[in-house]
Amino acid sequence: MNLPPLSKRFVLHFGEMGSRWGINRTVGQIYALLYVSAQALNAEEIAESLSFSRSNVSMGLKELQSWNLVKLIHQANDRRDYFSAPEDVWSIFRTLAVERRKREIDPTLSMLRDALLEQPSVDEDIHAQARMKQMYEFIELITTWLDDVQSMDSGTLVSLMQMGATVQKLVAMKTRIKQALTSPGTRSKATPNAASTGDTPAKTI
Amino acid sequence: MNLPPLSKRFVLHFGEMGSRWGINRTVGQIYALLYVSAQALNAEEIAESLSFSRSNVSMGLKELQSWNLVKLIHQANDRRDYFSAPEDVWSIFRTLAVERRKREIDPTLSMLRDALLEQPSVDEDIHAQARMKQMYEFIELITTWLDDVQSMDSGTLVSLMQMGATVQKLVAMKTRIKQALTSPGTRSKATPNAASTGDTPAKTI
DNA sequence: CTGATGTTTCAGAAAATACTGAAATAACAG
DNA sequence: CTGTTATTTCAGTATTTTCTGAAACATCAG
Repeated sequence: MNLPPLSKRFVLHFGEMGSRWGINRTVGQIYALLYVSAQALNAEEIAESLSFSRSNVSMGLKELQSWNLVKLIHQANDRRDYFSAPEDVWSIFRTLAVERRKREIDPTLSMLRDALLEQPSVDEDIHAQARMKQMYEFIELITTWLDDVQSMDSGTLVSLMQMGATVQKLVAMKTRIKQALTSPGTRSKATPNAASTGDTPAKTI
Repeated sequence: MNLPPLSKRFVLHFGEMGSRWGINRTVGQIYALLYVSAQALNAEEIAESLSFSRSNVSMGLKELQSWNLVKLIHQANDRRDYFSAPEDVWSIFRTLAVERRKREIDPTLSMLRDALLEQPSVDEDIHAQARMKQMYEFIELITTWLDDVQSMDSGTLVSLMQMGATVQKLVAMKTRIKQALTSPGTRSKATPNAASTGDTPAKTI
């Protein structure tokens, strides 16, 4: 592996972490290399840089393509395939979110949906089904929210995240204003749930 | 595996999905079983229900304990260990978030931090370091936000999520109000970034 | 202490996954 | 069509991970 020190460290780390992230060493290293590279690379160059066999790189790239994590680029007067990772970390993150959801969440969601349509026969299954319902509703809430958030542009998202827990206060403020407007004469007393918006009652799951 | 149909389906699904989630079949099935069970179970019962060897169950439980995903319970007049999964899906999710972060994010963050302190020697590494900086700042933003959000109670979180993209409008509204208050005479014209809060300038990464 | 019961460790078998080199396939230039 | 270059597939090998049974360890009652 003939990479300069920083690049090398980065690439090796991604290879190591691969197992925790559910990808293999090859795929992790290839992606890391493409991520830090200034230019797009072809399979030969990748194999050379990482000391992997050409075929292993081919499979790794295929895997990355199936995740939509790399762009395939063609240079003029060169019929080799060149690959690169998107510049924008946000777009990488979005892709990752979409793909992971497709593979790791959706199958579970549909399994749960099916199970919830069944009529449980024994007591054990009655309880099990109730537990599945809790899980289903939770995942549904999260994914719906994710869909919502995915539709925002990165700048907006950054601002919202930087606000962090502060949004909460804002929501509470809106509630107070709304109350003040609907019942002008009365002073707002204790607010039971500060985050309740009024139009979307906080149904605690 | 002598489980009633629904429970069985759920348990088998978690076993299958295990590989995608980075856990093994045994651990997945054990957790699923504990999750749907009405009562806490001991290792013997788990091994029996899932047809795993007693030692395999022992290791699986140890793994789940290291993830803080199961509670260890002792019954009166019984010195066997009983295990159960927390009732509340939100608390499960929080635990999962904390633990995954510890294992999957923090090591990368610290590797990046180290790499950013180095002085790159070659051109390639200058570019690589710039890319690492982008990644570092992105991850830092996400994790800081996560910390913030983790501190809210579940009810608040549900409300916020149900609002979804609506929060955005609220933030925009706050901006307009603020502008109106600080410069009373002027009408607000085109707002470049609707989500900008004023007090936390939207620094697009 | 002794025996009964419960839990963990660990070496090796079994299974799954990753990786390679060789062969097949594809795409193109002349 | 033929030769050259790029890419993929695939069967077999190597490596890693999972899983088991046996043994070691722990805890407690009598």
